[in-house]
Amino acid sequence: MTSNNTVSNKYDFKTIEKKWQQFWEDGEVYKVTEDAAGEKYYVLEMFPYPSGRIHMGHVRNYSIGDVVARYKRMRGYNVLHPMGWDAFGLPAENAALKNNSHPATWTYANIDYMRNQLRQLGLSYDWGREIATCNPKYYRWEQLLFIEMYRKGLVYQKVTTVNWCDSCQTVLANEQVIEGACWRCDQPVFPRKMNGWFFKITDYAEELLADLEKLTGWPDKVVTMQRNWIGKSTGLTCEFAVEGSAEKIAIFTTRPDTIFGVTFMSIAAEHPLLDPIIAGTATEHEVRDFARQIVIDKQRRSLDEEAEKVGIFTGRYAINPFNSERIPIYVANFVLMEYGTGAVMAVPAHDERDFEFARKYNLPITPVVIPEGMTLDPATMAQASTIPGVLAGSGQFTGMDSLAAQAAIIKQAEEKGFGSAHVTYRLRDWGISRQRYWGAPIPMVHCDTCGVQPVPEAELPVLLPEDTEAGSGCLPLHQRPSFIATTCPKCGGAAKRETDTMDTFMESSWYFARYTCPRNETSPLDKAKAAYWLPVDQYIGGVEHAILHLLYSRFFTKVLRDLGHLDIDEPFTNLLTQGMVIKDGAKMSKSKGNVVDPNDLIQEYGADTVRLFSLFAAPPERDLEWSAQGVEGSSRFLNRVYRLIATNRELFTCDPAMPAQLSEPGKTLHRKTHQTIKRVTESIEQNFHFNTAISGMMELFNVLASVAGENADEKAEPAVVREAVSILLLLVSPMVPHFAAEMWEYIGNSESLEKMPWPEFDAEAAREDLLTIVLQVNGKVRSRLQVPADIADDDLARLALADENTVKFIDGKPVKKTIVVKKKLVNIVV
RNA sequence: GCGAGGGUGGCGGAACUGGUAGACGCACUAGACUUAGGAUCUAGCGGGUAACCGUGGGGGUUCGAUUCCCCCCUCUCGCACCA
Repeated sequence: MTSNNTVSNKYDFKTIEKKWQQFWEDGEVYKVTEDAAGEKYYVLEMFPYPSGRIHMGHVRNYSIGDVVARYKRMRGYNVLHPMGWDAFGLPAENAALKNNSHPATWTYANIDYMRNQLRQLGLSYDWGREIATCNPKYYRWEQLLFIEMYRKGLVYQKVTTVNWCDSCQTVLANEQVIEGACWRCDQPVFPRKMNGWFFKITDYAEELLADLEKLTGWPDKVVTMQRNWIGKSTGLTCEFAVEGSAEKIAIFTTRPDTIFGVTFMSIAAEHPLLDPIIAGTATEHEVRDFARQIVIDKQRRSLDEEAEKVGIFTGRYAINPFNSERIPIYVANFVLMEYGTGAVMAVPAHDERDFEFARKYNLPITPVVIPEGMTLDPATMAQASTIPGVLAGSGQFTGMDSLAAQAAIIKQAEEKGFGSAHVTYRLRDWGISRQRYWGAPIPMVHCDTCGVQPVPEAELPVLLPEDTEAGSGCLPLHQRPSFIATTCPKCGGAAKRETDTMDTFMESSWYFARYTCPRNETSPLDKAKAAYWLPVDQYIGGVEHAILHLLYSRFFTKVLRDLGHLDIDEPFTNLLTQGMVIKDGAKMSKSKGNVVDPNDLIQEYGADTVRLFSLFAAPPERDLEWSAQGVEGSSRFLNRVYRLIATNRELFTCDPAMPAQLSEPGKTLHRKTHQTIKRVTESIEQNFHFNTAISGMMELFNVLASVAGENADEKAEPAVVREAVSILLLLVSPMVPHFAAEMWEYIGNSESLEKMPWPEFDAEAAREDLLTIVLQVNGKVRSRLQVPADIADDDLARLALADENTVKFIDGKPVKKTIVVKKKLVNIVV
């Protein structure tokens, strides 16, 4: 390629960016295949929902990912870097209603617009692998996976109390409820009974928990959040007989050591044994009404407010199997039916909630675990005691250490047959049913004679109806008779299609795997290709997905493995959770009116400047405060580099061979160049701290300008300048790819920049031969000394003691000690 | 309440295993060039006249602490009656 540039002193980013985007696209420069040379590296950014236009959060996310991709390519890796669209979801329906169009129309138009925006950012994606999850060619495989999971017993239907968002008219997963409000529209969420489809994610609870250990490349914070979310508890389940009834009520406790301190039992208002045990008691109706009221109150209450503890005596007693003690059974509003067994043995002396309840209803408090050196008086205790101690009043276990007693008590329960060791998880099964239009239809059929049947694989995909019945593009499927009517795949009789669609978290739970073989027509995954590329080496996205998306993706990976589609246990080896982009200290939002539109910035400064600033202003994991003036600074930097190169073109036609002897400025620049390679490489390798990498490059440029620019006093040799500029361009190229490519060509390189390897660091060149040593007296900096780098400690100490300033501060006092730190300082203690 | 992560100039942020606190950038000040300059270049830029004081506050370890230990304050995020 010959340089056809005319010299211009103006950095014309518009022309430059367009030119290189075209060049990359025409040459399919970022297309990858499995057979290329080099070790594979899969870098992935969380794909966007096609909401209309990209925002600064996307710009930041994708800029970070692109630097990683470009850097790894220069390092010789065969890099997979794909992009796609998380394209199903409610906003499309809302928009379609508003514009009287169709969700598909709206979605695809958004995708086209946003794809163009991403192209303008110069992101190095293999666009040939683009996925839109609303495309039947994608969701047909998801439907197949659903059926495979169904056959494996990982899918079931049940009636449950679900989280219902009235404004979105849909069911939400627990994870989609944020402080009692819908994660999407922020409206209050209410419980409602509904039949729905569930994935048995709890079957994988133990593995999901255990494998967190393997995720050493994940932020601790995310691992901890997942661990807490799964919420494993070990303890005892134990059955309590009900006096005067054949029923037995099972409880779960993590504190079996306190079982002799049980003074009552609390059960959930929805407990299935409530009705049977109260039948025939004098207070039956009263209790039933009370329980009903608890359920109603719970529904009315938004999920984030905690109600005052209330309860009512059922009129029945349970028998503690350990000491045969008779304890009253209460219905209490704070007992959750969804967790454990829905019944709790109450030990007010050692549990805060039970204590509060016991005080309120005047129930006895019996301390049985006495912490060392303490006495617990039920009459005066102000709160429950939850620390370990020695057992008291606990029959044969009295005197035992409370931790040891836990095992001993479980053992006895097992021997006597009324209880056993038990593990409970906080994690619930994943409800995936959504009563919407714009989602992947669940591929099942309901037949009156054959029951529920999966759609035969040959008939997949179950397509979303595209017709607009009654003039609406987004009637939920259950309101579309022509969709519902079908025949039973088993008996051929009239049957009804399932009308629920799948939670959109389904699509995002396996898209990363589909990118390895996005056009595969015969199965969800091409095993060989998936095996080559997976797992994702570096995943990058917002921390808001720390639980939902990342947990579901881990679950799906294990399911795909067990279905034989994959051979890995975990999808993402390394995870980077980038911080938010904020403005004036707050998250950008329309309501606050502090939104910065990437389009405007790209128009005004160009993509490279925008990328550069978003990488420079903060390390990736921290929040980034957007600053219009800061953007100016980044723009200025690129302009300076441009001008230096444009006005010194003759330097780049020189002989690149280094002279044997360099002038002082030449040496300085040469040294700084190699020090910068080291620094930038380390900043990227260690923790992706591009902010410090960029400041390093700015320092290099400052030195460069001082020995090569128009204002340079003493000039460095052309070959040194040439080297410095070349290396600077290589180092910045992952951040500002158009700019670097243009300058690279401009200084006369015939091979395009994308093909160049990352520069090698020359330790010899980087070595300082003079060091500045700090001289301290009593730990305070008093002077500095220029010494040869290879000076001996003795000589250095001698020089330090002779230094004019140190002598002044030693002030004739006796020197007690002299500490010499190699290459750094000398501290004289007097 | 529980868990995690932060508090460094006017601002964003640097500082490797304890060793020059404030790199780099922004803002600001002065000067140069200029009809002009929100362009560009040069210089300065934590506080204090100074000795000195300075990394949220208070103790401690050390020749030496933003860094390690203890106590406290504060901010952000996550979970929140999970038995």
